[in-house]
Amino acid sequence: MNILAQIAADVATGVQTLYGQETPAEKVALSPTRKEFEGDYTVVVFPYTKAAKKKPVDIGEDLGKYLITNSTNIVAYNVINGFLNLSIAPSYWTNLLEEIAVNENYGKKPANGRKIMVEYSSPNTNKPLHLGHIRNILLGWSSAKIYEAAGYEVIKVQIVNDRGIAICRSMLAWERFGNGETPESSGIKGDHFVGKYYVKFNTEFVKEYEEWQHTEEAKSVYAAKKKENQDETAFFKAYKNDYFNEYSFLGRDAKEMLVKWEANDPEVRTLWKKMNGWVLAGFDKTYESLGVVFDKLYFESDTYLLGKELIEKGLKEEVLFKDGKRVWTDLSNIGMQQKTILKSDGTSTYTSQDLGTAQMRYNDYQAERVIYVVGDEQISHFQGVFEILKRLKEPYADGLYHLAYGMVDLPTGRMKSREGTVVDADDLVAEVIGAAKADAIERGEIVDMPKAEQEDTFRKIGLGALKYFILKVNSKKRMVFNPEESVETQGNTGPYIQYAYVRCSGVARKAPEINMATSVDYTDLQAPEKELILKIFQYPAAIEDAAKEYDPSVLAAFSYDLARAYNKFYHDINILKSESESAMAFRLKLSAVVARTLASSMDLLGIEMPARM
RNA sequence: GGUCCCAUAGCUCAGCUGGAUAGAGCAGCUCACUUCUAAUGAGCAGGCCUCAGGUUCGAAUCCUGAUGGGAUCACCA
Repeated sequence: MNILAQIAADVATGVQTLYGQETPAEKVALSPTRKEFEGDYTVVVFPYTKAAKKKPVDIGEDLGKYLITNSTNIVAYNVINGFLNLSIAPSYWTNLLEEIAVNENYGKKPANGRKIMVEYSSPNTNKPLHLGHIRNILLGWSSAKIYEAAGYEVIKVQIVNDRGIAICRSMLAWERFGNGETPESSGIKGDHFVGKYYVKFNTEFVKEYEEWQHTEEAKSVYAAKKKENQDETAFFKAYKNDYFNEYSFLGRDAKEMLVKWEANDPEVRTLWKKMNGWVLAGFDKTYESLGVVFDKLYFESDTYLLGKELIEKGLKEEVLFKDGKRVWTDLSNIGMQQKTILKSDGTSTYTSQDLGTAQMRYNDYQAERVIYVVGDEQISHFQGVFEILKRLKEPYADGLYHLAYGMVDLPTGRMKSREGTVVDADDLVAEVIGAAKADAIERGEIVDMPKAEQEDTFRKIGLGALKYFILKVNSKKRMVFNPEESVETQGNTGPYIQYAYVRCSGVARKAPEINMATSVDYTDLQAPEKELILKIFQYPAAIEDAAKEYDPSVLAAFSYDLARAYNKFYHDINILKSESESAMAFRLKLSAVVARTLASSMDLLGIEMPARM
């Protein structure tokens, strides 16, 4: 039992013996004492006024006295209004540090034999990854790390959306305008290369559309279908999709290609494989630069027809209904309307795919929980899918969770591909590393390092800045990504935390070796030292919280607070000039534990620590 | 129209199951480097926690309603 649970339990029995009021220990209001008061933890005594029939101050006195004699580590108390401030024996904190020092896995839970699957990234194979994907990827990776730290076996998967009309557009454009160009021949990274043809298709399509607007056919369509008071420009702007489906030659050809793809046409399939191969190779490089990996890739081209069994079962159990070939269900109980699962031509939908994929993955891994890291614009979709699986009484249905994160906006507003404001993932990574490099060179602190090591340090700092900037924001909130602030290294930033770590390393380099297992006789605990131990003490709870809330930002905040406490300590107390040998040994040990804890908590965010910077 | 999310300092964000005078960072103004790396530390200034009710000894936090912003409710993925 840790000290907090101990105090809570003692307060509970104290209230029971003093006033005869039954109080569960979990209900005891216990919080860290505010800085301006004397003490470590504070008990709020207002809740006991009724049973005690006394003033809060008197209750505080009663309980304070009771705890001094009946609770092990409490050495002093004071009462202010309804607040009982308790001081814990310094030896408790120094002993705690000794314990933590010899625990390499401090904060992490032992393996519990349970399995969680995290699905993240899930890109389309028609264009490169962008800033939105980066938030997704960082959240997915961090969640996976957090669950591992919480004792779970985590399977990281990605579902690659590699089929459909979008990829056919790129294919068509490449076939028609590519002249056999390849990523190799052009020197363009595969995903960007294919993206280029996706854009090419679009510009050609727009050209075609504009020409068509001057034809007699277009005029008669406008006359027949325009809404009241709708001028030509507005009409044709709104009509674009219909044009693609009904009149466009390029649209017709792209759709034809999709039909051929579905019919397994060898030529189309070969081209498709070639271009997807280029894209996937490009994605791999991006993932590598971000330091993330996957255990298993699912491809939509393999899964899009799944779900038939579940649908059969649903029809039999009258969870799903049939109209001709169309299969649907009613979701009004969760605030939605009818959901189509198979279209009236009998073909699959996103919903049927997701039903089938859920089942397939359960068959593959039997994970008790699956976390889908997907943007919050798909909240309703997943509510629908999960609801249907619940109605089908699938054993895994209750373990499905949609980690819905908010959009990433720029200071100028939303990213819009049409306006070219989408921030490319590879560009961004290169930029943050470049900025870190410029900073570091100007500071000149690591110029003596071997070149390769320097580059590695720039990379760690740049990515540290970027990742922390994104992960420090609560995942479910929409966030503003300011490119200038994302490369900042001062204040509440990744590099600030890395710098605290670098200070720890610097001290360790210049000090005599210490043995973490040798206990130190030090009792004159200074305020900044106690502050640090208190902070370190909160690490396990931070991990638990982050796991429970599906929220890495908890660990970002923890890391920052710990770094801040260390910087304060470092500033106030010169470790290498300590007043005694034992004081120095204690501080070196404290410093080493801080370093380890910072590295550990940042690792859960996917951020690496440089040794120097 | 239905459902859901968000609203805290000029800006970007924290505020755990309700608890003391609402916190950080950035930007602004001061101060501290012959010191274990100043990518640091200390200070000043900056708030009707969107609004109105309610519950409570006590509300930024819980409930209801309003306002503003966003998402979604497809035989798209």
